[in-house]
Amino acid sequence: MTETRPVPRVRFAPSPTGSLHVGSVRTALDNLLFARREKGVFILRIEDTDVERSKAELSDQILSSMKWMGLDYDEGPFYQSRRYDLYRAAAEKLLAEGNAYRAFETPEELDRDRKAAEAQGRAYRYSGAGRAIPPDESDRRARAGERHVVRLKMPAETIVVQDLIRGPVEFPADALDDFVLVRSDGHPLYHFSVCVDDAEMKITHVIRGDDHLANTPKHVALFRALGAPIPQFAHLGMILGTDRKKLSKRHGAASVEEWRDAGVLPEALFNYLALLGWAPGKDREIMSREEMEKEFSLDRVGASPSVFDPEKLLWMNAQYIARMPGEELLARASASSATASPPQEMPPRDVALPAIELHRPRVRTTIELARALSAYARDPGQYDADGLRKQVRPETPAQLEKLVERYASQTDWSAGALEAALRETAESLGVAAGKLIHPVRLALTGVTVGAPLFDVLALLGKETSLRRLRRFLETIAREVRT
RNA sequence: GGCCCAUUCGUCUAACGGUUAGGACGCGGCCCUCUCAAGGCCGAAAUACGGGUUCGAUUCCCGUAUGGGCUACCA
Repeated sequence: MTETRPVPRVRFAPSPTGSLHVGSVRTALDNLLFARREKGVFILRIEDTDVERSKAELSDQILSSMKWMGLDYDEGPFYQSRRYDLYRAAAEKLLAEGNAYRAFETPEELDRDRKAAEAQGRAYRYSGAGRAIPPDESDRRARAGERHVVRLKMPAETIVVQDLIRGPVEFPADALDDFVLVRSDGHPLYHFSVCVDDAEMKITHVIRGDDHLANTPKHVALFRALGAPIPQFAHLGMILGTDRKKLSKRHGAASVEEWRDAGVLPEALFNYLALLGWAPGKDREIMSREEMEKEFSLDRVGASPSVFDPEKLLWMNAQYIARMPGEELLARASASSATASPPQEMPPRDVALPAIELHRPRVRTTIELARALSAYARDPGQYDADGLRKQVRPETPAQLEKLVERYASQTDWSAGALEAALRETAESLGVAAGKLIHPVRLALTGVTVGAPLFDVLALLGKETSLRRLRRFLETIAREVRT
C-alpha cells in the first residue's frame, strides 16, 4: 500500500504594475519547474487589488510575456479584483470568530502616532486600541457607517516559519503588529488576499522572493486564524544589479520585453534565469527545458542573492543560436529584423538559410544575426572608414580591376574555384592574397570583418558580387580624385 | 532605530568536517586562420574578519563588518 501524497499546487502571483521583471520570471520559472518535477499544478494569479496602480493593459503584457517565455500555467489566470466576495466572507468569518477586529483610527491619527514614535527613536506599533472595543459596540458603529479597517489579532507568541531553503526562521511576537486586513474603503490588502486565495486554491508550496520572508509570520498567523493548513515556504534570493542593489531599470534591461527586443531567445533567458540560485549539479549549464523539468529541486537552490550578469546571458544566447536548427533560427531572426531599429531587410530563404550557417558562430543575438543577413539582401550603403584607410592602397584599384576581370570570365562560381582564382591572380600580381581578400570583403559587405570571403562570394552569386566590386571601384576612384 | 536574511575567484556557482577549493562567464596567452568569430589548449583569479567546537573547518556555533529585505488603510 503506497501512501497517496496530495498533488502539490504552486502559484505565481504577479501584481500588474509594470512589465514582467526578470526577477519575477525567475520566481515564476522555479514554481513551474517545481510543479513539473513534482507532477503538481502551476497556477497563475494576478494580484490587482491595488486599484490605483493596476491597469488591464499591464496584466495583458504579463500574460504575453509569460507566453513568450513558455511559462505555461495549468490553472488561471485568476484575478483578485474579481474575487472580492471571497475576501469579504473571510473577513466576516474572522470578525465573527473573534480572530480579527475593527479599528476606527483615521490614517492621519496613525500617521501622527508613527511620527511620534519615530521622533522618540522607538519602534512604532499599532496601539491595539481596537481590540478593547466590545463586539456589540463595534457592530453598532460599523452599521452606523463609521469608517474603519479590519485588523488581525496577532497571537502573542513566537512564530516559526519553516522555510525549505533557509530552515526554521523565528519571529518574536513583539516584532509583529495587528496589521490591517481590509481598508476602510473595503479593499482587501495584499497579505489578506494572498492568504485567502492560497487557502482557497489549496496552495501547498509558496515559492517566492526573499523580500516576502519578513512578511511570512503574518501569513502563518492568518492561515491559522482562517483555519487553513499552512503551506510549505521557500524563499528565493533576490536578483541584483551589478551594484548589488535590487535589479531595476537603471541597470539596463530588467524586463522580459527588453531582452526579447535585444534579440535574446526565450530558451536562453529561461536557462540563464533558472541557473540563478539553482545549481543542477555536475557542473551542467546548457540544459533543455525537459532536463530542467526532470531535475529541478529546491534542495539545490541557494539562499543568497545573485547578481544578474548580461555578459553571461549573451554567451548563453550564443550557445542557443549555435545549436538551433536553421529553419527555426531563420524564423527568430525574421522576427528580430522587424523589431530592430532600423528594421532590417531579409534575403530570400534560399540565401538566408546558408547565410545563417555562415554567421551563427559570430553573433550573440538574433538582432545581430538579422543585421548580418541583411547584407545579403542589399548592397552596402557605405564602406567602413577605417577599412577604407587600411585596406585601400594606391595600387589597390589596379589589382582589383585584374581580379574583377578574372571573375567576370569565371564559370565555376564555387567557393573553392573562387579561392583558387583569387590566389592565382594575387600570385601573378606578385602580392599576398590578403591584399586582395580584405578589399574584396570591404567591397562586398561594407565592413572588414565577417564570414569567410569565398563562402560569401559564392552565396552572393556572380552578378551581385561583380556589381558590388565595380561599385566599390567607382567609389574609391572618386575618393582618389577628391 | 527594531526585526529578519545573506556572505567561496570581478560575476554565476560546486565542494552536504579531511579536495593541489572544482566548473562556467568575463579577462590574458597560445593553436587554428583571408578578417572577425566559433572551437581547442594553457593561465591569473575566491573561502569577509575575529573568536570558539573538533585530531581536523569553506562546511557547525557566537560575535563583528558589509550587503539586502521587512517595518503602510503599496504589492
